[in-house]
Amino acid sequence: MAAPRKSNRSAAPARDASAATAAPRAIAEQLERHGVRPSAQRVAIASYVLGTEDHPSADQVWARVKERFPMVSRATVYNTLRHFTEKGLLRELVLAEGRQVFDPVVEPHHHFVDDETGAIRDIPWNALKVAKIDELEGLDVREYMVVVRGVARGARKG
Amino acid sequence: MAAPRKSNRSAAPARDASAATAAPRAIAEQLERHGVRPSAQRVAIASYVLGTEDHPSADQVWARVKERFPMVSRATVYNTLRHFTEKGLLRELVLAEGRQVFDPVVEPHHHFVDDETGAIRDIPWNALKVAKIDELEGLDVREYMVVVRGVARGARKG
DNA sequence: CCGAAAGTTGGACTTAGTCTAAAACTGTCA
DNA sequence: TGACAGTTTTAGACTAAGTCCAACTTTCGG
Ligand SMILES: [Mn+2]
Ligand SMILES: [Mn+2]
Ligand SMILES: [Zn+2]
Ligand SMILES: [Zn+2]
Repeated sequence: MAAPRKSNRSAAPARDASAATAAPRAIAEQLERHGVRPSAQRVAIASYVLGTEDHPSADQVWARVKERFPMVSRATVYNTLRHFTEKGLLRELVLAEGRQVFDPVVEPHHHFVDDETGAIRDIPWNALKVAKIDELEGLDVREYMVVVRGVARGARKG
Repeated sequence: MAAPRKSNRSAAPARDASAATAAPRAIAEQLERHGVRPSAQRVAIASYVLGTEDHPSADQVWARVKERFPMVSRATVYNTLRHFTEKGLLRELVLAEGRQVFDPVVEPHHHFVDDETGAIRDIPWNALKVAKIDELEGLDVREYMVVVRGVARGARKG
C-alpha cells in the first residue's frame, strides 16, 4: 500500500551536501501546511533535517543547526524534532545500537545499515518484495520494513 | 542462506514462564561448548536469558537474575551479556525506542513489535519471504530481517 | 599451597534524553 | 500603541542506560 513512488534514489532535489538549506520561504510554507508554526528556530531545524538523506540523531541535528544558529538550545531541538514527528514531517527510527535517528522520508521504505560506518541508507519500497505478510496469524500489521545489514561495496576507486 | 530450520515456533523446550531455569549442569555445558567459563554468576544469568522468548533488556535481565542471586552486580550482568554475545550465545537487537534487547535465538528470523505493549515476538524465518535481496546494487548483504509493527489481535476472550 | 589469570564488585562517570520554570516572542484587539 | 494571553525558547537540573575502573575474590595450573 501507500503507493511508493518509483524513485530509484533521490528523486527529490538531491540536497544532501553541507550547504543544504532550501529557500526559507518554501520551508515555512511546508511547516504551515503541516500545522506547525514556522518560528525562526523551527525553520532552521527544518531546513536541515527535512532535506537530508542522512538519518541523523537528535544531537547530530543540534550540532548542524548550531553552525548557522549558534544560540539554539538542546531542548528546542529535541522538542522540535518530536513536534515534527507528531505532525508527520519526520519519522523516528531505531535501527542500531544507541542510535535513534530521524528520517524525513515518511513514505514506506526499507533500510540498509552499513556495519562498518554505521551509515543508514534508504532502500526504495519496491526494490524489495516481502511475501506472506498477510498470512501472519493473530497479528494486526500496521507497517513493516526490511532492515538489511552489511557493507557498502565501495565504487570509489576511479 | 543459513538454512533456518523449519520450526514454527518454540521447537525448543518451550520454557518462557517465570520458573524457567533449566538444569544448571546442562547450562554449564552449553557455556563451555561456546568457550565461556561457567561461573556461578554466568550460569545464573544464562539460565534466564538463554531460555527466554522475551527479548529482555540488560536491566530486565539484571532484575530477573537478582531474584535468585541478589548480590550480583550490574557490571557483571552487562559484562556477561556482552561476553555471551561475543561468543555467539546471544544476539543484541535494537528494534524500538530506548530498548536494546538480547535474543537467544541466534539463527536468522524476523520480528514483530507490538506497538501497544512494546513486546517483541519472533517470526520464524520462513513465515515470510523477501525477494530481490540479491539484486541490491553495491551492497554486500550480511544479514537482514523483516521488522513488523502492529498490535497482537487478542485471542484472549474464551 | 602459591602466584597468575580470570571474574566480580560497588561506585564513579558518561551520554542521551526529558523536564521545569522562567524569559522571550507573537498575534489580537482595544 | 499597549496590554494580554498563548506559544515558543531557554539554561540547567534531572533521569536512566550504559561504561569504566581499581580493588577484591575466585579459579586453575604447577
Ligand atoms: Mn549495548
Ligand atoms: Mn526519542
Ligand atoms: Zn529512511
Ligand atoms: Zn528474536
